Amino acid sequence: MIRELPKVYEPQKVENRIYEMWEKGGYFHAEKDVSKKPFTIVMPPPNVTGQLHMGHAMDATLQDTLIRFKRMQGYNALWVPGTDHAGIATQIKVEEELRTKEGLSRHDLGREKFLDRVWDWKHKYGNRIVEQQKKLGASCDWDRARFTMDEGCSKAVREVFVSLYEKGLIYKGSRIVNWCPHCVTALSDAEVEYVDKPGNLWHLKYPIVGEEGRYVIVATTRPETMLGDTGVAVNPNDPRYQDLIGKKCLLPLVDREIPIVADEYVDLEFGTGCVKMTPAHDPNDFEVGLRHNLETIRVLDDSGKVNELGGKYCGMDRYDARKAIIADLDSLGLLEKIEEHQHNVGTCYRCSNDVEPIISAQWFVKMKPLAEEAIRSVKDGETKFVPERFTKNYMNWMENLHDWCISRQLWWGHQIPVWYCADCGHMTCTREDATVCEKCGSTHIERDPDVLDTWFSSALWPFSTLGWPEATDDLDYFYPTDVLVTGYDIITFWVSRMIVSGLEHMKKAPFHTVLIHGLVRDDKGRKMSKSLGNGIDPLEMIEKFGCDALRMNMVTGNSPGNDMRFYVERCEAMRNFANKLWNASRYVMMNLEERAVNKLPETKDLEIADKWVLSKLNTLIAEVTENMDKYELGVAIQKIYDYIWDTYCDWYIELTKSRLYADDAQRKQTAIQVLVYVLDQVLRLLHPFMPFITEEIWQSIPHEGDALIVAQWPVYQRELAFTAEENQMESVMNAIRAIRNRRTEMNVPPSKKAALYVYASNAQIFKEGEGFLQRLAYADVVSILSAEPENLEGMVTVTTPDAKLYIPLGQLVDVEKELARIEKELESNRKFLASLEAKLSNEKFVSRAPEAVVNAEREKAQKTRDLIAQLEQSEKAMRKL
RNA sequence: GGAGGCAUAGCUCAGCUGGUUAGAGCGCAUGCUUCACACGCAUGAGGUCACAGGUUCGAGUCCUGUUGUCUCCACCA
Repeated sequence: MIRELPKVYEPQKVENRIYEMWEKGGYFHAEKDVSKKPFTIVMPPPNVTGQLHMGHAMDATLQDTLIRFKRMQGYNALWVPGTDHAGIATQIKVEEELRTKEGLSRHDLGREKFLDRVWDWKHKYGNRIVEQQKKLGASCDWDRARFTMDEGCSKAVREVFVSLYEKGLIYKGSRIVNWCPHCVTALSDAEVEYVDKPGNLWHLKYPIVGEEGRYVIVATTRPETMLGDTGVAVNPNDPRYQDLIGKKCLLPLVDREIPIVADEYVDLEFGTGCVKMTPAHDPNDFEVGLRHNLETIRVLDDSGKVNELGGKYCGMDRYDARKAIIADLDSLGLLEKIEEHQHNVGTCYRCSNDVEPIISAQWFVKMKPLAEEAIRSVKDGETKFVPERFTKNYMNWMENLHDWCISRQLWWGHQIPVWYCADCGHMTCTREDATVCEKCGSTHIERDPDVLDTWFSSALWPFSTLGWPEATDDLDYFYPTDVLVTGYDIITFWVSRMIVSGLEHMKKAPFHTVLIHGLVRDDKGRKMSKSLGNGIDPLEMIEKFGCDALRMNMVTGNSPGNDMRFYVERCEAMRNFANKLWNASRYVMMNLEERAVNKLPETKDLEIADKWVLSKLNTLIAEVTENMDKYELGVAIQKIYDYIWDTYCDWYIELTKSRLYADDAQRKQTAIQVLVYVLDQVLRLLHPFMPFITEEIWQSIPHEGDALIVAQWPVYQRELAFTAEENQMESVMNAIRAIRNRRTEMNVPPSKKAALYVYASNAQIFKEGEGFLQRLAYADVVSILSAEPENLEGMVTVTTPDAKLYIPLGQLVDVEKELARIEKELESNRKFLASLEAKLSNEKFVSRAPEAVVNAEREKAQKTRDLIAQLEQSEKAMRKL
């Protein structure tokens, strides 16, 4: 049982072995078990193409900590892992490889062969992120690992699509969509990121038909779209342009006559008050176009080049076309002026290229009816956001939803289950692949080539992973899940859509709590990103400082929802903490007898220090459990950290030394049993945060059960609350601290021992604490006095509220300095007392404040009075010298 | 344009539903080869809790406003 332990903890030698032990032990696996309450978390599936980054480390740490906590509390804890096929990201990656290695495009291969390549790629690299998550100590049920394109998930997607189609909630329509010319696909609103960019406002002159020399001047930020203009709009209330309404102007370069219409949409204040209308390339223009029956002429193709409707500009890239058009208009004298103009440009969240609004036939989900229930559910508290402020975020999004564009012009993804009939034009949408048109029976049908938005399948994750649409036992038992942990950046993408889907298809919200965390930033507060090259690799940190240290870094000193900066120094600090714990354990183990047991001694054998440490442990257990229940992990771990380092290591271990190195076998046995017991308990409390080192140590101390990972979470025990002893111990500790302070002030090294005389109203406490004073206050002899000493010649006095301590230090004592110090202490205490007395003499305070508060203040005042009295006596005695 | 966060020690941040003489880590200063640990021990310095009002017996904590800063959403061509 007792192992030789190295002086320094070496996580690299421990972590893999421990993780294997857990996996082999099957501790991560959960099965339906009606005798236990389930606690379920579904992991936000990382991209299969992904490389582990700090965001994952944050995500995984929080989830694993919660799961381990609940597992120890006796819940049937299930953490469902998996990966996301990540449509665009993955396809781009494979295309890139194809291009660089073989010089081929996906079109050279064709759809089927290309998809084979992506699957190959997935099989080759898809497990990498899983292996990396294991390095984080993630206690997921790997047996249940899912993939958003596996058979079950595909079935779920199909079912959802078809059923929503049947309900009329999915439709196909020609709408303005966000189009990424680089990725060559449509995007949803959520996938567009707006970036403030400097640009220009070009003022263009369109000649009025039939009125030689008269123009309308329109202002635009995207002049190239003028090729598709089919009208000019002014505000109906604009006095400047009343006579123009109904007239026509001639679109330059294209020579098309287009109408001038009046529409409220036009802002009188902005630009010239005349707006060119390009219904095919602007969502607002599209709306206006509908109202006024304007033609829709699309002039850009899918890759952002001007198409054949753009006349001589055909084939030019949108930005080249812009230059050419401006130059041509200028030479025609139709460029009025160019203004600088800052504006928000939509960019693709994947490739960051400018998004082009383009009219296009796409598939949409009608969100309004679905959102209603999702709003109600959160309003009613069926799902709560932690911290609560993110509810507003969610609501804001939900209440302003446009229909969700779900089709993507990609190959990698769930292909839309709709077949078009070449004969009758009917759309067949079915759960089984169609072979004939369901309307006319024709076999001339062709499947829609597009795939679904990746988030369409992620939205089903909480139930698709549990077997839906089959009515499985798992689904029945584990759904709804409990907590969803994720960053605030994907509330709209993912969380909101899961809530919508859960309510629609399962009739129950998918989880009761959404725990939101912030972003991990670099030490300067910048986002970690590939382009900046400021990312820190979690695996490197694990290699250097150990997984436990990294995990601690993620949870300490930050509160839910707030961004955190990543400091390598904090990893170092946490590694030091691990080492501290390691060495405390070494101390305990070195002192273990062969017959050592992990059992609390009988209460009668407990000494003051034992009761003190146990009582404080008891409080710790209650508080930490409460903090954990409220998801205040940062607060919880701080308390555990402080208890271990301060209470257990710096004090309790020191307090046991006089017993461990003495001869009394009984007392020694008691001390060692308490040491082991408390260590065992704190290892349990710490385990969810630092799973590896705690398991490693726990395995080496006397224990019952197979593994700490499944050990019982500590509970508060009323019979271990020793309030009186706690206070008594604190008095002695105060004396020790005061003495150390005095000695340091006087530059007396610890090696210079001196006698110590103690005079205290409650001498018994100090009698019991004699050994502590001797060892920790560097005394060679401790004498408890029954009366104050007469002569203070050569004495240093140390005063605490309940004791006066005298140290004979001979010539080292400078009476003047002593007096000055006492004066200073007196002054600050008198001030403090005055403030307390002012408070206590305040009628309103005494009558209105809760009794406990008033009593606490009274107690404080009494203690301060005592201290002042003591100091005054010392002062008097000193003055005699 | 709308919404929200943050502003506390030199740095990075905790501080739950108002009651501590305001805390931690790192950094800093001084001392220590104390038989678990120098990835350590001991002691200490350092804060008018952004500013101005208000509510309250009592405000770092609640309310209002101001300033600075960051973020999200919407988007005017």
